[in-house]
Amino acid sequence: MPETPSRSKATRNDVAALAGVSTAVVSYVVNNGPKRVAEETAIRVRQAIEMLDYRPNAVARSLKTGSIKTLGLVIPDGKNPYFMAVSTAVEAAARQRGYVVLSASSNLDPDVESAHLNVFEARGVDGVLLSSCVQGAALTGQAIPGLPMVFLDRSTAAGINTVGVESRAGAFDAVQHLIEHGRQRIGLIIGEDEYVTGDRDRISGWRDALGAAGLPEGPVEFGDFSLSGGYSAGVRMFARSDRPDGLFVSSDQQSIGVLRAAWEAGMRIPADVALVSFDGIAESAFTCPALTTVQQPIGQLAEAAVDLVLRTAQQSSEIAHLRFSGDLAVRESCGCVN
Amino acid sequence: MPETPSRSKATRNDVAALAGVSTAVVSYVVNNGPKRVAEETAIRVRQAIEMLDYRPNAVARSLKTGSIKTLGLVIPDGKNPYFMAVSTAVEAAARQRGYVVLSASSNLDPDVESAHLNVFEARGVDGVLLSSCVQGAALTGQAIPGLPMVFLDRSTAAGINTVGVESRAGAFDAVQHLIEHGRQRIGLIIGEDEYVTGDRDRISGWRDALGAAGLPEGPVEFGDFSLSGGYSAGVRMFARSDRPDGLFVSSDQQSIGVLRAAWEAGMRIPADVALVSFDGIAESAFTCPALTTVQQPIGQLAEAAVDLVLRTAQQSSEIAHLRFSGDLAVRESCGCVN
DNA sequence: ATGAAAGCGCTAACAC
DNA sequence: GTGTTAGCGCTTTCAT
Repeated sequence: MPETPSRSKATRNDVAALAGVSTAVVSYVVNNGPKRVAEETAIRVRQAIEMLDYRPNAVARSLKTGSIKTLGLVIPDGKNPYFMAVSTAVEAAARQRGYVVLSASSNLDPDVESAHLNVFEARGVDGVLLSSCVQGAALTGQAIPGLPMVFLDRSTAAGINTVGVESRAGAFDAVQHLIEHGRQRIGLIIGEDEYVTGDRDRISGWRDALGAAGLPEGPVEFGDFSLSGGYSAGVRMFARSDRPDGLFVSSDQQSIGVLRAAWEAGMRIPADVALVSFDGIAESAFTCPALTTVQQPIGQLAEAAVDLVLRTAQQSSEIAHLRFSGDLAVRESCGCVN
Repeated sequence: MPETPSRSKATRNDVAALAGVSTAVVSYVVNNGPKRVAEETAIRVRQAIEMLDYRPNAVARSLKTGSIKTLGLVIPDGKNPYFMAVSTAVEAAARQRGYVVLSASSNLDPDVESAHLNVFEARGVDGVLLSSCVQGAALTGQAIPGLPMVFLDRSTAAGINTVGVESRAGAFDAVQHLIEHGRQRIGLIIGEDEYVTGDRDRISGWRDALGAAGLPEGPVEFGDFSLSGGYSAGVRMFARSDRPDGLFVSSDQQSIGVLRAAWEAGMRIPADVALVSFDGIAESAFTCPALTTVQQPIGQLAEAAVDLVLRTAQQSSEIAHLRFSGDLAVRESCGCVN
């Protein structure tokens, strides 16, 4: 009959004592090395571990080894399904490599973002994945010396690791698809900051596709990357006198809001205005109509990002800019299906 | 002109040396105690900290103090906006109290769930919040001796801390609202048993409201708590010969799928069938029609849960079962607005 | 094959 | 007011 496990946590000392060996030996069997242990002894140790319900303390271990097998992740908006998907994918990739992830949302506040980064650093994370809410020069300012870091979903920037999608190409394809449907006045709904600052790839894609087809630029409305941001931009867009017959929206989350705005305005999608968006979140397949959208390869992005931080953590020399391309998932909002 | 900060991380020893004081004093100024330090000395120390860009190592600290100011959270489905909202709220509540949260999704796999729990335990988290994917007796099995833990969104269970919503009351109100709209055949779309215990209560609420009004139980279809789960349940529901004229759906995420199924079936909501659901996720206000739903007080839940684990971590005696009530957010899917 | 012991970076008595 | 020092739980070199 097993003893009642002691109330307080057993330490490696207790195990050593019970098994009648030194603490070093316990270490060897727990870690399967670096020294070999006689099978007999190992068995005694394992029994002691079992009896005491001993669980190694990873924190203490990390103090010695320097790695706590933890990655930090900060996303700009914990309520956007796209970033949830990123989180999930990053967690999975990390888990597969024996890491766990500490994650946090900055809610679009740069100060919160850097506070998170500092907390992670203090916790001794092995590296950080950052989908920042700041841009351009400020971005580099978020870096913490000595902390391996990769930026998610940002344009190439000097001196820092980045992984992201080929936004320009994706946007180009999306708009081209609209053009193939014969749409002539193709508008744009996009995040304000994206327009104003750095990452203008989605805009270039839209503009270039139009240019390539000899079409003029349609109306543009801004709204943040949220349901309500898309909704209000949509309301404004559909109230315009130069209402478009095609629309490229910079994210699915916004598109859901746009769909709602269209519904309220009595605008039929895709009959009156065909719509294509970006991201490929799960909900894009369940809207009415379902969204034709540029599907981001989130799994690939996450794996690449995790591999990259981990590599950086080992030999911090390399700086990489990884880009993956998204495919257009053709559904109903573009007019392909009725 | 400031020195170039050293490449390798500065430790408390370096600071002490630079400031010409002992490590204890550095500790005192960093932690603002427990001893007082002469203002002059403190200034020297702070300058040294600044110069060396010294950042205290929270891990080493926790080895001494026993607390690493970290909470663990495991949710069953990282892709459900409801759980994302829970995550976000828990993070916020924890942050406010000086804690960060390590979070993970079990993706409905009990083994993954307990693996996460073990990893958290080994990381020395101060407590865990668990929205489990297992039920009943198995639930208690997930507990780790000595690890403060509170279950989220679970029915009262013996011996364990829980915080959740008044599901039965919420469901009752929802169904009653449908009845007030004159609906007579009120169906139910709900999760398969294994997912959420809240189910039981949601079912009772539906049944009781019907009973109270002297109405018979309408058709029931099962689907998991996802977009596609709701979608397929909806497809089946609308294909039935005893199609309902009112529908209570156990979560907003499912409702979005149901809306899609209705749309495909040419069923008008609320004209043909009025719908009320549960959760109050952000997207429920942007569907077409917008969802009338029982709004969960997620912020309250999160705060209560965090407070409860923290309290448990201090004196592990108390066992509490906290329940909060949700309010019906009346929108369009019930027929109140046209 | 095993053990002794020196820390990892930090805290907090306990001296002075 | 400040310094010394003994660990927290673990890993690992260097003996034996």
